[in-house]
Amino acid sequence: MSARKTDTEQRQEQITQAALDLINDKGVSGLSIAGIARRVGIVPSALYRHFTNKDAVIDAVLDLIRQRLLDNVAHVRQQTDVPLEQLRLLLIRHAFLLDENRAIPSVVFSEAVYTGAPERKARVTGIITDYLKEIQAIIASGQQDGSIHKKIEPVTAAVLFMGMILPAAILSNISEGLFDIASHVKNVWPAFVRSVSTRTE
Amino acid sequence: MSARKTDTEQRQEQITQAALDLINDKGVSGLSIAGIARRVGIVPSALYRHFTNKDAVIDAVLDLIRQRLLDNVAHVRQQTDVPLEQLRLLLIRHAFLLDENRAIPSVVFSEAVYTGAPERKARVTGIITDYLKEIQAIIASGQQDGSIHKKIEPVTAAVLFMGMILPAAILSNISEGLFDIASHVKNVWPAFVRSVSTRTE
DNA sequence: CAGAATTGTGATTCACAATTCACATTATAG
DNA sequence: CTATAATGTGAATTGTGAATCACAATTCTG
Repeated sequence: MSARKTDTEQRQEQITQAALDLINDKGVSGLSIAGIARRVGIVPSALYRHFTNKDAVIDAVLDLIRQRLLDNVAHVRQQTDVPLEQLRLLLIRHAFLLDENRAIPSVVFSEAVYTGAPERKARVTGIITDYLKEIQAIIASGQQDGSIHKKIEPVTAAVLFMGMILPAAILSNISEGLFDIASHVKNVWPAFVRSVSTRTE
Repeated sequence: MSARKTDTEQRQEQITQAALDLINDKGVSGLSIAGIARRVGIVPSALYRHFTNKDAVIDAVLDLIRQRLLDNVAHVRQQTDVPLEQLRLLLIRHAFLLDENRAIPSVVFSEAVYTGAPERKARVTGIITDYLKEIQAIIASGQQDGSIHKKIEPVTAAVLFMGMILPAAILSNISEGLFDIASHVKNVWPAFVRSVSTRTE
């Protein structure tokens, strides 16, 4: 009854992913070393071969989240050059990501952040602000090509952009899917366009 | 070294408020019976004279939150009859509330919800949907008097309304106030108006 | 004021989770 | 194939927090 040996790099990935999954299922407070180990198929103490402690695991999860968020941005940039279209695609992707991973709002929020060291808080802040910066950049480029009017500040628009999804993601998670994110996204997008676009239909 | 005796009703209020404060300071995971008791000035075991267990305390906190949210709605209704103005005032109040009480997003989010019984989740869902219903009602009345166009569904507009503040509140909390909620609210409100109002300036 | 009810206290139990450690097993270099 | 490093295991340690309980202090009632 011994797990197959696997080199640290792979195990670290498995552990990080398992931790994220576990948070999705049980929230941050349900994240235990034992729970992670069980999912990976090793014994709790074995986990310490690959991470120094629980905090290190959480840090890895944060890195994973940052990566997922920024990957979405990179992806939509590759799909089109039209800023408003980039935003629309990003909205869909972002909604999907939050819908699948309630861990993201959950982690980003509170517990893990304030329990751990103060650097933890800075780390989370960094993830969010970096992501926001990307969105701001898209908006700024829309303002340059004239498709987005300049009355609105990029920061404001970017935060509003997140606001289209965050509450929806919460509602969806909490209501056990009674609230449908996909249809909300479809409905809210035109409203967002009205509020930022120069195009008056 | 004994605390003055206080009747259960008052103690319950003190305890609930202390719990809310504690969550504001340390997040939901930092909420402990010992911590609450210390703030109230009694010994941990004494708390069980007034609440059957920790879950009951959390339920009381949830009730308090619901009350604060709905009070805001009642208040703005009293101030004006103009739907858009009601929304603007509510936005300001809501922003202030979330800014002061990071406990609200924190609690509403995850931990307490999923750790406890399944009814807990329903309770939180109830709070949010009740609050949303109030906002929807304001929006619907705006549609009736013609100030808000009917292209947008009340639910969508209501969720977007929350979206104006929620991410801002998070940013403010996380960034240690570097992100200023008040100015965000000022900037985002015109955008919201553009997206829902019939008035074309 | 006496006695009952209420509220407060400290010690204690219980469960649970993080971490460590000595030892076992497996992989891998030479 | 064997020595050595890397990985896995189970038991033990430690810490923490919720909850209980017998007893003490206090309020309140008549």
